[in-house]
Amino acid sequence: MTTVSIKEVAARAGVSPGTVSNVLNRPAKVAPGTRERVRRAIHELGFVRHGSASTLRAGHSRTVGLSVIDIGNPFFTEIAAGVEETASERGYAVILGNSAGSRTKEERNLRVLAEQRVRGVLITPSDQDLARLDRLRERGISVVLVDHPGHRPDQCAVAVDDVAGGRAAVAHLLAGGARHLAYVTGPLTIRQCAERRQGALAALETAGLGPDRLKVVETAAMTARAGERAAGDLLRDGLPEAIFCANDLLALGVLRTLLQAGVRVPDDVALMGYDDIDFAAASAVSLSSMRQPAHQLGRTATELLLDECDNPGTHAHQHIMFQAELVARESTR
Amino acid sequence: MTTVSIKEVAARAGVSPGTVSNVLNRPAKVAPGTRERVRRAIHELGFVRHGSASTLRAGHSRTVGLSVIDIGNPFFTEIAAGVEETASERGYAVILGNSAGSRTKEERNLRVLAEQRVRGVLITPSDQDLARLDRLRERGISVVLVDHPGHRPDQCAVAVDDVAGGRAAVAHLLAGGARHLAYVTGPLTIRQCAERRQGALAALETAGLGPDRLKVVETAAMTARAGERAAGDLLRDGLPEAIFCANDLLALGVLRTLLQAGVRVPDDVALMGYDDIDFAAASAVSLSSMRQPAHQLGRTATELLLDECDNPGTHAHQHIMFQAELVARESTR
DNA sequence: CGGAAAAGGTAAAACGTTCTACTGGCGAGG
DNA sequence: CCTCGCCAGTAGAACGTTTTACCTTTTCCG
Repeated sequence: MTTVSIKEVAARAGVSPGTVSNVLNRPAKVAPGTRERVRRAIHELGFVRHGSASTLRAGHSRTVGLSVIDIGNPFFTEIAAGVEETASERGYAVILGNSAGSRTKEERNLRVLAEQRVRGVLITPSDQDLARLDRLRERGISVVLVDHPGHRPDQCAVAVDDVAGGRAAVAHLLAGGARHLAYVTGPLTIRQCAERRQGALAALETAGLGPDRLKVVETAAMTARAGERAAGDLLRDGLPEAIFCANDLLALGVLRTLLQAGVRVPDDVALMGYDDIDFAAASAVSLSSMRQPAHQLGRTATELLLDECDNPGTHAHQHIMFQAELVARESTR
Repeated sequence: MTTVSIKEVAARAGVSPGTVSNVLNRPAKVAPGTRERVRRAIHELGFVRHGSASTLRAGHSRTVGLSVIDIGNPFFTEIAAGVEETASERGYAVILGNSAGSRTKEERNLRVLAEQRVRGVLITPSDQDLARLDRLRERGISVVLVDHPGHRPDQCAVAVDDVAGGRAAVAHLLAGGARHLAYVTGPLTIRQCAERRQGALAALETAGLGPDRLKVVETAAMTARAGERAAGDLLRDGLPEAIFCANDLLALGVLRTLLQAGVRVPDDVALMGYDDIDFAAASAVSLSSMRQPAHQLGRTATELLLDECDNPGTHAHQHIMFQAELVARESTR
């Protein structure tokens, strides 16, 4: 329980605390002999730098915040893994916040992050109101939007083109011969859901078909359970020839319910998901999906954030847009 | 970028900084009128307490560390969700570390946690060498083991009975009529893998069968891909009547490979997984599994940790052991 | 009514770093 | 030989809180 401070290291090495600090932060500034002596003292005493003291004095920490909508969704988990990996390589710690789609939880998380004086925040915003992010930036906390297109030139953003993704998915279903489709989606207030729908409609239009060909089934959550309920509705009201789901969890729920009802996939109904989580390939009927580069999303976002923190002068804000990739499997064969 | 401190709040409310601190930390100690005045000043100025300064002076932070073996595995993700939820409710931040099974990464993570002076650490240890955890505890950082049985009376631990789980799983397969079994597992140096095997052997013995009835196939990782390879080996060397997998990811990989090879599950081979992740029920043939209370594991561990931190005097260390629950689905019907 | 204790508050010293300004010493250029 | 500038290192203030010791009123109670 005895905590050893920089002073004791200094005493042991026969130097001043300032020199120890220099060894820690700017080793080049101190003569090789002294440097080694200090390093040895650090090692012998088991000294570990007090991060809070450092943060307090230096004015910035070596932590970043990560706020995701749903840590239970493998898509976000993979983003988180990419973030953790990149941050860890650079000696940064990651503080995790799960907003669970709730605005109040997101606000509480951001507050905690502000208290911790994180260097920056990576956030997949739970809604379109980004004003409170400005409050963070006023405090000198950099913000990078993840899975959200940049809407302003003064901040970085990393996203995947959801309109193009939706278009590609529905074009694929149309190419399979379907003419009446359903779109099973989470709340259309969620940008991703709305834009994928927009892309879907665009694909219909390109094929000379009207928007009435796409029946939209909106669910409260983007989970397998919600997908099951949506499929129940479709079974009751009449099945389309193809179903496009806004993510794989919904699609897996839909698939399970259809199969239990004796519907054959893809013979009776073709089915597509979105995200291409690992489990899409392993499901009852392997699921066609739109692959998003989740890990790379997390990695790129973190690199942008740390670049912004480390080179505040030269950093150029960027909006990076990845493209989703169609992965055709049994469910649309 | 102007950061407002407790002093400015004090000036605005016409009190001393000490009183503001009291409002923040022991509101009962200050008269209602003053309290309200201070609260208003805090709100008007948008004051946010500087966590590092607080930590430095108070000697302890409001953060806990979480180190998991594989954040990509839904079992651990669900633990993490339970931890995050509980910590967040109590105003604690969670610093996430992913050891990815690598000892050096785990060590690096623990070092970062020590620097951050986290209040405590929740860890699913990546191996049996727990000595470095003692080094944390010497520094006054409480440690709670997650998914690991407590081996010492001076620390808390939360786990699920893996021997009993392995026994139940194999007993179920034996009840289905199988007499020659395989156990597809990750490295047997991993405690969970070894204990489930031990339970499996116990079930065989109870049934009057020898250990030669259980062919052990050891893989390098506990992923779906490793499961695919293991299934390939089994196909080459001759299939057993039932396969027990050390986790669901392995089982999903095995399942995919078997089905592709034209093997019928459960008719030709019965299959069981472990963990009962959400996707087990949605797979090609819905997967029988042993359900572990992952969310509750995370929640309970966090509660124990925070209790230990908040009541160092009265806290009694506990070893809590949950039981896994058999969930029978199509793959063992 | 006197004295003790409680209530409400303040001033100032920490906590462990980093950073700024400064000090010697030494080699090089004029 | 003097001075300039650099190198290696030092002393001490500062960062924003919490906490301790202390002070002044007010309240309580015999």
